[in-house]
Order: sequence, then structure tokens, then C-alpha cells
Amino acid sequence: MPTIKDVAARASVSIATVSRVLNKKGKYTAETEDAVNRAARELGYIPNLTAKSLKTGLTGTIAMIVNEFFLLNYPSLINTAIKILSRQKYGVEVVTNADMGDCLHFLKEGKFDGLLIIGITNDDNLLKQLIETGQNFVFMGGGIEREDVNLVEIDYFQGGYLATQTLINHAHKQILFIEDSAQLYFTQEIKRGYLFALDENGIQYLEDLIVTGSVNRGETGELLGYSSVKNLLEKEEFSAILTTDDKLAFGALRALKEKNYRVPEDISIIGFGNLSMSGYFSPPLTSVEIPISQMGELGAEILVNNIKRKDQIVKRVKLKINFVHRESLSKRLTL
Amino acid sequence: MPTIKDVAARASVSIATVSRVLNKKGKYTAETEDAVNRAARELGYIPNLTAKSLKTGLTGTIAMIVNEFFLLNYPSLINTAIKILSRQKYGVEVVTNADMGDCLHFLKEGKFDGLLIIGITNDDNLLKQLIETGQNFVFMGGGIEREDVNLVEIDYFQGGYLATQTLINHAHKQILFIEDSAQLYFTQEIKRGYLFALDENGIQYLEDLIVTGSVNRGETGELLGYSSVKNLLEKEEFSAILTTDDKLAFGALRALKEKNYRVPEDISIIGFGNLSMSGYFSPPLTSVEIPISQMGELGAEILVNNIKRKDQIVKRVKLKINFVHRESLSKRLTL
DNA sequence: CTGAAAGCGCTAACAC
DNA sequence: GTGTTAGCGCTTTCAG
Repeated sequence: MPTIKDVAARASVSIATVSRVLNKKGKYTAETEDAVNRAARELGYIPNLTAKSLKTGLTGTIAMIVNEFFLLNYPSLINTAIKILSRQKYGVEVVTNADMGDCLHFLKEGKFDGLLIIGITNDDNLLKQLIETGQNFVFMGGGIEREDVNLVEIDYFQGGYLATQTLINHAHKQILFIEDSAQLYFTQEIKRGYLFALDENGIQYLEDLIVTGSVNRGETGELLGYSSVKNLLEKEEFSAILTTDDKLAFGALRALKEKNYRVPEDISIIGFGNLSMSGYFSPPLTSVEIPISQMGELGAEILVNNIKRKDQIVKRVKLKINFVHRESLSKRLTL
Repeated sequence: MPTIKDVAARASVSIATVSRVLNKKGKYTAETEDAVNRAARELGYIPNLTAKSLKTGLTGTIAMIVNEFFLLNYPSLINTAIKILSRQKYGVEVVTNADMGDCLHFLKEGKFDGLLIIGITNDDNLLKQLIETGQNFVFMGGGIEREDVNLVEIDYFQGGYLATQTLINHAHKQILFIEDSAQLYFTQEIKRGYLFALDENGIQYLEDLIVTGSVNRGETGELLGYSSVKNLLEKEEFSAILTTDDKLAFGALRALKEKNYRVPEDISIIGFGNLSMSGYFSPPLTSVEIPISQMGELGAEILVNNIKRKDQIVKRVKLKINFVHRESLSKRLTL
């Protein structure tokens, strides 16, 4: 691999001059510019990024800390973030299964110019240390109490509340709630919305109508939805189902079909996430759409602004959900 | 941020000694070991990765070059690769929309220890240059003719052939073929299999029964499947559908339902990819499963072995597909 | 067993 | 306008 020295030698100038013209900084004549560019081209010279980083303290790469659930279920989040970031000449390293301690480590290693963190469990002590590094990072998804960190969150609570309220408005009282996992923040928030709506309408929630899976540990959402509904259909009475993600709903739909229940005539169902295929199921699934791409976009933009402009203005954004009415929901007729 | 100098000063040793004990290389007494470790701990010292890289020439990060289609539709590929690679202490930078020229650039920049390349269009000249760098990389998905590069491919051709043959065995002759895009390699291969099977059975293929979308440019697969079938149902005669990915099939399924066609009684349909929800549609979708996780796993392992053991043994693997029989397929009854 | 010193490839004062 | 030089923080000979 040729280095800046080789280029300098070939162009008969000093390495400083090479650096100047290649980075278009400082002054030089048109002739030296030509000579340097030609030498560089002829040698196939590509500047070594590591050396540059060591000198500048900037690596041009962002770490995206994301849990497996989001990576597998909402790849558009990552895709969008990468798009925005690469447009600004940043590379994106995707890290899964990291905790806040790892984040701190990453920042201290100097490998990244910033962190985009999604769906991590908070730890106030570590968060404090993160802030103290003075480095740039933004959290996504929510679950961070402190007001002095960048946060782009989605109003999952509102989603859970709205979905439940809609069901109640359609005369449903016994609503089966299926969640991917009790560990995931968004799941907790949706449940909080569900319970809140129930409570507000004077409906006592039933322990038996809340099913908790462990989808973040390999189990597929479809299977969880399928088997819970298949089991509970015989044991419990309910006229509607709310799930924390559409895949759970897909499974539920199938269980219902196999047991000869009609949707929505016998049982109504609302999913979460509005996946691309949700409108193509039969019946098309009513779902709470979450602005996942927008979250990635905003998060990336805030991070870049923080890094580039050094504006240490903390941004906190709460994104609204969008209720997508389709055909899996109707007024309660049975029970 | 404390540097190795600070640790050395605090432990009253030289920086060379600090480096030795922190990397457990060379010799040192138990006392110096303790002193250094204590100093490092007390200062919260984390070695600077950039400096280390500049010295060693190794960055500990792999670039995963992946097109948007794979990122969005098969996130498990990325997830698996990250898992394997991070277990070996490698970070993974995910790059989308890169071509082979970019790959070459990446290698020369020295930012990566290796490349994992998925679904990129080949360019023999650039490939040659890639090889000449002497760096490590492995291709995934196929489309590389040269025998002297690592390649983990999936036998898409066989998948397309088998699916079509199965349809023909079920007395289907007019088979609608819907592909995401003519640009994508796997799509071309599936089509090749489709045409081959047709030809082998003496069935003339019909231009009008081949629909080509541009899913890699933002269009959703479901919509493409839906609208093509909805249109063609009135114009063309066919008793079966084969799609290059399950999302297309989901759309097709919906169009058929809306037009009151029964699946599989009136029309049979086979998808590709066997997504997690494919078995939960109604009817459950017959699909050609592709070993996408396994591809990521193998690719990552081959790459790591190449880097670590410096075994320049070129590995070429062709992974088999797995036909998943479900209920969207039956013997032709109509037409 | 430990320290001094060279140097990875580059950028940015600073002199000329 | 251009060259010299001092590092960025680390690893690794090479002496001792």
C-alpha cells in the first residue's frame, strides 16, 4: 500500500503539500496540485483512515447499538439510519446485545464519533458516566428519564391506550393482551396504555388475559401468538385481542381460523407495528403504526448535528403513533 | 481520557511495561502487574483503539456490504453474521448501496480487516484488483465466476427449478412468474430455474406470464404481488403462481381472495424465502426456504479463519434450499 | 524483567 | 506557497 510519503516522493514535494492538496486545505499552485494528484492517481493512493483518525481524533464512524428484537423485526430503522449517516460520510457499526456499560466502553475506546442507542435498559450510574465523557449519543425508543440527554421516543403508551380504548368503544370488555416479552421497554409501555384504558373505563384487568412471551430470546412471535390463542380459546372468555406486535397477531389470526372463529365477527384483533404484509392478511389486520423509520432518521440527524455543529443543545422528541384501521376490528357481537 | 502515559506515570513504570501487562505479552513480575492493573483501574483507562490499529495494522472490524433488499428482507443474515463475528471480537460495519469499487476502496483505506459481501454486481476488473490487495473477503449469494475467491452461495436455481417442477407435476402448465427485480442476482437465478423446468417439460414460456418489479427501489413486494395478480387475472390464463419472495406471494394471495379465487383449488402459489409468517397466512404458504442464516454464519466463519489462521485456502460452498410444503399448492383442477 | 526509542501514516503549526 | 517537524497513542525491537 502506498503512503503519503510515496506520493510526495513521486510528485517531488513534501508530505505536507500532499496532505494539503488532497484535503484541499491551505494554499498551493495549480502545478503542484496537478503533480500531486497525478502521483496519487498513478500510485493508486488511498489515505489511511486509521492514521488520519489518530491525528484528528475523529473516526467517521457511528456505533448503532440495537437489540436483536429491533434488528430482526424493524430492519428499516437500521436502514434509514445508515442512509442518513452515510450521506454525511459516516460509517455505521451495528452492535447487538450490548448494555450501557459497553456503550461507555465504546466511547472511551475512541473508535466512534457517536452512539445511536436503541432499546437498551437504562442504568442511571452508567448514564451519568456516559454524559461525563462529553461525547455524542442519542437514545431511541424511550425509557430514559434524565432530561439532559438526546432522546427520540415513540409514544407507545398512547398506542396501547388508543388501541384499547378503540376496542372498548366497540363494546369489547374482555381483551386478551399478548406481549413479546416483559423485558422490552416498548412492550411495557403498550401494556401500561392497555391497563390505563381498562382502568379508565372501570374494567378490572384480568391476570389470565395477559400473556407474556420471550420473543427476544429466539421464540418466533407468530408461534407465541398462535399457541397462546389456541390454548386460551378454551379456557378464557374474550372478544378481542391486542398484541404488542403484528407477528403475534398473525399467529393469533391463524389459531382463530383453525378453531373456526371469524375475525372480526367473533373476535376482534389489533396488532402493533403495521408490518408491510399486515394489510394483506385475511382479514387485513388493524394495527398501530409506529414511526420507526422516522425515529431512525431523526436520531441520526440529531446525532450528526451534535457532532458537526457541536451544538450541545439537547433534543427530546416524542413521535406519535398512527392508528391504521382495517378489517380485523368490529363491534362486539358475540359473548 | 487517560493514555498509556498516565497509567505508566501512576504505576511508576514505563509505557512499554504497561503495554506488556495490559496485553499479557512478554515478562513482568507479579508486583508490576498489580501496580499497572491498579493504576489502570483507578484511572479508568481504556486503550485507544485507533492508536493500536495504526501500530498493528489491524482494526478488529469487518465491513458487511449488503444491498438494501437483503437488509430489509433478511435481517437475520446480518444478525447471524454479527453474532459470529462479535464472538470473535470483531465489530461489524454495515454498508449499503456500495459497489465493487467501494469495496476496493474500503480495503485500501485500512479501516477493515475483511469484507463480507452480499448481493453485489460483479465486475471482473475490480474483482481482480480486490484479489490483488491480498486482503480477506468473502462473497455471499453467488454471481461470482472466478474460482479463486471465497464464496458462499445459495442454490437459487435449484429452488426455482424445483418449485416449477413441482407445479408441473401437479398438472400446472401456465405458471405466472413474479420477480422483485431483474437486477437482483437471486431473482435471475430463480427465473433461470423456472425457465429451465418449463423447457425440460416442453412448455413454451410466455412473456406475458413473467412480471418484473423494482422492489429494490422502494416499492413494497406485497403491492407488486397484489397489483400484478389483480391485473393479470383478467388478461391472462394461469393456474399457478411462483414468486421470487414471499411478500410478493402475500400480495398475490390477497388479490386472489378479493377476486374470489380459492387457493389452492383455483390457483396454486409458491413463494420464496419462507418468512416467519408465511405458515400463518390462509392458506399457509408453500415456500422455498433459503438457508439465509446459515449463509451468514458460514461466510463469517470463513472470513474469520482467513484472517486469523492466515489460511489462504479458498472455500466455495453451495447451500441447498429446502422446499416447505404447505397448503397453497394442489393439483390443477380448473382451466 | 524493564526502559528507551523508533515508528505506524497522517495533520497542522510554524518557519522560511 | 512549500518544507520541516512535532506529535496523535500505541506496540515492539533492542539494550541493559
